[in-house]
Amino acid sequence: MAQTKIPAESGTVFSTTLSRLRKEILTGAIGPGEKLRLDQLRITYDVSFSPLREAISRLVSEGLVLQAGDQRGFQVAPVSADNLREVTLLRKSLEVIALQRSIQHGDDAWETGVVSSMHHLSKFKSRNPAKMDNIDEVWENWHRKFHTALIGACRLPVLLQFCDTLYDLSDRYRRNFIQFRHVPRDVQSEHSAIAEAALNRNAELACRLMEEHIELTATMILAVLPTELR
Amino acid sequence: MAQTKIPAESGTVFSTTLSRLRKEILTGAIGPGEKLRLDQLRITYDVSFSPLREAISRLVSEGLVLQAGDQRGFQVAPVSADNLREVTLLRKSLEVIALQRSIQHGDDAWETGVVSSMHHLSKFKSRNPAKMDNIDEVWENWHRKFHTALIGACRLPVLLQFCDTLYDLSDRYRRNFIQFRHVPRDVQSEHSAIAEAALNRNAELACRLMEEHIELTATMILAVLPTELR
DNA sequence: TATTATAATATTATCGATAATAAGTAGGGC
DNA sequence: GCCCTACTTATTATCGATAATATTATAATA
Repeated sequence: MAQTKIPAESGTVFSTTLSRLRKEILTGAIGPGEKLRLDQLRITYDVSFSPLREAISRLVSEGLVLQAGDQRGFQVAPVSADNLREVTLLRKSLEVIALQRSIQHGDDAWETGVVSSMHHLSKFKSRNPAKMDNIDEVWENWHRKFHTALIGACRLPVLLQFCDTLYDLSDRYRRNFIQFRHVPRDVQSEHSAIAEAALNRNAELACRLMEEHIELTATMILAVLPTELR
Repeated sequence: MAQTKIPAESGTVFSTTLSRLRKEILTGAIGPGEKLRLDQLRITYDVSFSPLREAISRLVSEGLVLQAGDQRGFQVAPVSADNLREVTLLRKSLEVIALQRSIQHGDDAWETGVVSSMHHLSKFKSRNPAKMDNIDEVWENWHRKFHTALIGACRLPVLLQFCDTLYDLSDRYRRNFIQFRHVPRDVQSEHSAIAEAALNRNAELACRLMEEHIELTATMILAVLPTELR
């Protein structure tokens, strides 16, 4: 009884391949513009063409991969200042809509989610003061969870999908280029300020802070983007 | 032209299957909520699993198809008033951004595209006065081209992709439910008003008219949506 | 009859192989 | 030496078959 089928975290070959590919692209393990050699990927991932192509197909509609042309395979989307500016503009526009509605509709579960992810983010910081380099998978996970939690109560699933996609697109820039940053920054206080405003149901303030937060990250990345990409 | 989605209309089995499937879903030939039986589709389309699944996978990220769950196949996304309201909200928000920038950056080619598609739309009307039922593929094509042309000069390819997706999502409602409309409406003048404002570089007016245009369509559909979907 | 267990069927997800196409290379004419 | 063409290799797109899983039908038990 109650043999409640646990959705098997393993999942299908397709979904694990999708996650793996996405992660490798976001982290830069497969670099911008790089060609995706199907046969090689098929071997290294130990999967067959079908789920591999299906995964790539998803990444194409996410914008992380481009179709080079008929019969010409795929390549990781190149990076450029223009692209980063666009993604930033869209993230600001859309996350603000989502945040505003989320603050409006958020219930207890929403508050809990915000507080919880916020807590984990700060705990991580104090625990690993030396590792406050953003390049850290645990922090990355909580950072994403935090942003997701904030807008999660907006009741607009399509919008959430868009925000998720845009997060990925901008995340790649941060993960690949933030290591070269020179200006120090207290991301932690930015986050807690946003969370506080949201929990106080101060939509206007929360949205403004969120826009600034997104914009600031982009500005810092743009400042260190290799010149040939501008 | 901002040809964001279809790689090559002739091209691969995959792309033709994708177009075909999308069209059948948009027109309602495969109805909302309907299960996609892979084996049956494979036979009727005379293709094998690989390109079929790849096509379906794209439609999943577009939001027209849902993954029912691991090993449980796919189904056409159901329709609902909430979903239509969301899609409408997002279309208004995003197309306005795109239109504003398009008006700002539009060059000669852009003007030509707007005038041309506008012309085709009106020509169609006068040619087939009896057929001014929106359910007509030729008109549908020009209608889409018109909307695409208007925002095509915004220089924000990701945004254009989103708009394209949202157009599809709302298009399905129009194609499936507009036949039951009761209030007559002069869509033609709405279109020409938008085009005129855009070509006059009156961004504010054009955007306002565009919002009203999108909203009006949604309102009319909502008015005739079967009650069980509200 | 209702309920569970078991078998039969249907459907999906994945694989390995083949066909189609592009990219690369060497040879021949100018 | 350079360009064009035929040929070889590399890579992709597609297929048909198989394995994994879900769904339905049937039987057995209480």
